[in-house]
Formats: sequence, C-alpha cells, structure tokens
Amino acid sequence: MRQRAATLGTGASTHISTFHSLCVRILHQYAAKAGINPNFSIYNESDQVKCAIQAVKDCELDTANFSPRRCLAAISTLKNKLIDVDTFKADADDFFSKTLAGIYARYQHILSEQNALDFDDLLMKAAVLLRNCPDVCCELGNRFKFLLIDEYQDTNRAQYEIAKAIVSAHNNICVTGDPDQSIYRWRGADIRNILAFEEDWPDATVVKLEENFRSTANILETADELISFNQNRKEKKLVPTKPCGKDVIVEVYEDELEEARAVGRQVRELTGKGVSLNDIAVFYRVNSMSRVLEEAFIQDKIPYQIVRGTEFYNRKEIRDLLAYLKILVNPDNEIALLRIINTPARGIGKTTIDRVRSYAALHNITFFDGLKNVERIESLSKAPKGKIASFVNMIEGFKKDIAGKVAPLAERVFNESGLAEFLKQDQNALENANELINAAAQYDEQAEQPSLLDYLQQISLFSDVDAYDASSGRLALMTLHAAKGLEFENVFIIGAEDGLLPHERSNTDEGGDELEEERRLFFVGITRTKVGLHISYARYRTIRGQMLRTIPSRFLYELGTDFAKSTPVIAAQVGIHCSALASVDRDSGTVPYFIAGQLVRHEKFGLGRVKEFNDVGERSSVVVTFNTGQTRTLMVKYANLSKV
DNA sequence: CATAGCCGCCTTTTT
DNA sequence: GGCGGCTATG
Repeated sequence: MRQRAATLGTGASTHISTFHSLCVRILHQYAAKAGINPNFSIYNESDQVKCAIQAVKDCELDTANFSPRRCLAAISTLKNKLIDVDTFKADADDFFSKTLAGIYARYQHILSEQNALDFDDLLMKAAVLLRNCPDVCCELGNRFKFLLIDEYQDTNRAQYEIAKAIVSAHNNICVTGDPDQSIYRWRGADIRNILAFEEDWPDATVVKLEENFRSTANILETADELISFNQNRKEKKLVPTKPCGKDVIVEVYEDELEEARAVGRQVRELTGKGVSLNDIAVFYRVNSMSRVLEEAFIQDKIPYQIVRGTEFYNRKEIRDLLAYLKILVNPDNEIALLRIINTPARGIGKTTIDRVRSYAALHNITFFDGLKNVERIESLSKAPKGKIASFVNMIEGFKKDIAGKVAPLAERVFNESGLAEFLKQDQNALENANELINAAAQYDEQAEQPSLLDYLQQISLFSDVDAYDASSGRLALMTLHAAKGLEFENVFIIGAEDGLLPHERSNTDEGGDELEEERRLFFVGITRTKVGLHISYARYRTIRGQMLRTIPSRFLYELGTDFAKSTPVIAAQVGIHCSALASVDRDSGTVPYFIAGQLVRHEKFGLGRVKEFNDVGERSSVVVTFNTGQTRTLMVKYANLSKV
C-alpha cells in the first residue's frame, strides 16, 4: 500500500516509510522472535504465481480447476485479515474452503522452504509478531513517539493492528484520510478502519478538513455530483475556497488514436501558453492504455514520464542480474536459482536439474545444497557434474565479496557470470544492466550501511510510483490509482467508457460495492485537478486487438453530460451549472448578498463560514463563524468580506 | 542440450 | 496482443 506511516522519533528525526518497508525493518531486526531467517527474499507477483502453481500441483489438484491466481487472491485476502493457515483450516467446513486451506498450507510451506515472504506476509508476520511480543511493541513505541498515517482509508486489518500495536504505549497517533477516496478495497483495504477511528481512539480529536484549497469550484461541484451517486457513504460536501474557473470539458473522439492525438494537441496548446509540462497529467484506468499515448507523444515530441509499478525491474536482463544477487544472500531462493542456473546457457538442462531436484527432495535438503553435493548424485554423469560444480564455484566465489558496497559486486557478477557476454549484441539490455549498476551505486552512496540484503529488500518494495518526479519537465502518464495523493493544474482523464471506467471486472458483485469503488476512482481522478479538467471517451476502442464500439461511461450521464454537444472533436461541456457563480449575480444590489454556508474571508479574522444573513438592505448583517473558533456579527457594509 | 516456433493462456487496479 | 511454457527438431 502506498499510504505512508511517518513517525517522529526523538531528536526530531522524522522517519518516512511505507508500511511494507517498516515491516521489513521490523522483521529483520526481530527475525528470531518472528521465527524467520533474516536473509529472507521478498517474492513478487510472478514469484508468487510460480509458488502457487507448485502448491496446487503438490495438492494433486488441476490448475484448470484451481486457478493459481484465484487461489493467490483468496490467500491474499486471508492474510490481509490476519487469518493464518491453522485458523482457516479450523473454520473450513465446505469442500472449497477445505481444498483452499490445503493449498494455502502448501503455499506457505513452499515459501518458508525457500526462505521467502510475499508482500502480504510482510504485513501479517509483523502484525503477528507485535501481537505476540509486547516487549517489541514497547521498544517500537519508544523509538516512534508519534505515528502519522496518510491515506488511512486504504489500510487493511494487518496495517491497522501494526499501527495500534506501535502506539499502544502512548496513543500518539494521527491519521488522515477520506472514505470517498478509498480505492484499494480489492486488495484488502478495510474502510471500517477510518470509519471506526473515533471508537478505537476515543480521546482523539477529529478535525474535518472540508475546505478544498486545490480545485476550482466547478471542478469540485463535478466531483460532488458524481460521488453523490454512491449509496454507501457518509454525506459530505466539498467546500471550495477557489472561485469557478474553466469549464469541465467532456470530449468524444472517434477512436483511441484520435483521442491520444487530441490530448497531445491540447498539451501543446497549453505549453504554448507557457504552462509547464510538470503541471499536466493524463490518467487512465488500465496500464495498457498508455501505449497509444506514448506513440502520439513521441510523434509530437512531447516529453513524458510513465508512472508505473515496476517497469524497469521487470525487464528480463534486470531480473536475471538480480536473480544472481538474490541467491548470494539467500541460496534457498529456488526461483532465482532456477532462473539463472542455465542463463546464460552453460549446459545444465532440464534433465540434470530434475535429477538434482529429486536427489534434494529424497535427502530433504535444499536445491542449492543438492548442487553443492553434486558429486554424490549417482544419476548424473561426469559432464553435468563438472558443469554444476563450476557453477557452484562461481557462486561461492561471488559470495566472498558480499559484504560492503553493492555496485562493484553487481558489476563483477554481471561480467563474470557471462551475462555481459551473453547480452553483448543487445544494446538496450546492456544499457539497462548498466543503469541497474548505476542505481546500485546511488544506493551505496545514500545508504548508511550498504548491504546487498538491504538493497534487494528495498528494490523489491520499490515502485516507480514512488519515483514520480514532479519537476522532471515531462508530462505525467499514470493510472487513476497511481494518481492518488497527487495534484496537477491540468488533467486529462481518458477512456470514460463503460467496461473501462467502470471496469467490466467490477460488475460482478451484487451490492454494487465494486461499482461504487470505480466511482470513487473517477472521483479521485477529478479531484486531482486544480484548474483544467478534460474528460474524454472514444466511440471505438481497440481492446485485445479488436476494434469495438463503445458505450459512454454511465458516470458521464451522472455528471449530466450534454451528449447532444458531443460531436467528434468538438468539445461538449458538462451540464453542471455553477451555483457559486449564480450567487454572485445576486450581488447586484447595494451590499453583497450571502447565504448560510458560504465561505468568506475577512481581512483581520481570516477564513470563516456564514452562519446567518439578515437581509435588510443597507444595514444587512452577517453572522460568521471564523476558523479561529470565534463567531462574530458583522455589518456587511463595513466588514469587507470576500467570498471564497 | 539448445533453439525456434507454436500454442494457449490471461488480460484491472498495486505493495 | 504479449508472454511463458511446451514441443519438435537439429
């Protein structure tokens, strides 16, 4: 999760961290108490899938009936709720639950054999550790005197318990969040955490941040209108402090290509007027929509940056090089080991590997130990034995350099493993590998005490979202999810079509909860905008290689979009009138006119809200509750109040 | 054992 | 439309 837990330690040093990296630190420090090996690897999604496939097969089930991904999703949900294998097993009463319990158990067994934790384990193991060890809670509470959690609406059960445990000694906790911006329910975020905060910490002061200092009044009204369609929510109104600005524009295009080009054209128009590319962003529902934008922007020579999960670290050559480094720290990381044992090709094929594996299984040792004992494996002939021995030798040789800086080791591994030679005709791959080594060098510079283990654990949690550079001078492209917490002067939200936004996969539940989450997602996108908001859809869109006729998003209807004006290329305006603007018209009399609820600014008293307005012409008075807490009755004529 | 080519699978969002 | 894994072939 991206919400960060910032903690103010003693001596005014502030630690800013995500929950996940905090957990890694805790688990590393208290590994013995958590019952884990501190050199653990962190398995990402593709590693998880491999383990899940193995788990399903080990349970003698068909992966067609028990889709590893589905099983993983179910296991993830359980872990986020802190339900461990034994608890789940005990409660499993139907066939499916019992089977899943078996897969869950096997999956955990495989992970622990490989000394690996998945993302959910990081949270769960830390939460369980804190639950079982009051002394650890106490130490952490002493170290972190104050805990501040941003985006609290997106915390899950495990994170809630971790937070609660850390502050148990002092109760110094501050959280911020907005239930209307909860967009991670699908990965276990529990909205009850924020709704029940006042019950969990009864002494807490609640500060309602109702005024919005970011967006123009009409953007907020658009957002308000949309979110009001959610049934399952606490009524709340966004209060603008800025006046109405540019109209919210809904545009329709023939297809995604035209849409992309039009966005490019409008971006150019903006930059032509002196707007910086730093102040413009394009949001979309799914990552695959970035491709056509990229092509258009390259053609238009518009510099852009894609803010996406883990693009760089997903490249083959990077994963290969990292796999070498991973097994130096954790030789039990079988996934990494299998990845590189024959990459580049060194004559260790499938048959050889299978023989070592069955030897290892028979003698109850790890795969790597099997490799080390290759001489004793009778099923292998001389040639493969020699090849394995020299591979093991090479790895053991690298291990001698494991202490200290990462970059020199990475470079050595890259060259001596044969990867460099293997990739020499692929310029791109070479550059990427060099970039990784450079990044490692940067890590070496920054880290207090660089270590390969720490480096690997850090980059496992790294996502390009964290690396978003707000002053890069490049147009930002990102998913609506990635947009959370950011803001831009100008925003383009593309692909407002049924099936995309809301996404078709959100159409499965009975209660419409998933649809409401999609609506919140759109709401998040809209409220990132300070001034210029463009929403667009295309009449045809290519999906999985198929050009399909689209249906405008139902959310556009909810916004009151005037589709009659939505002719291709020509913009249609969202049919929302601006009430703040309307009230200005009534000011034509002798003194300004106010309505209750209006936000005003006073030269001396600052910002306040109109409580009452006595409309008696020249001598009209207004009762204002100021943000200082004072309530004052003022003569409108003399008060010189300005509406905000 | 290596390589190429084919088939089938998935395909939302992310730490 | 992309990737991984499987198979057939050298």
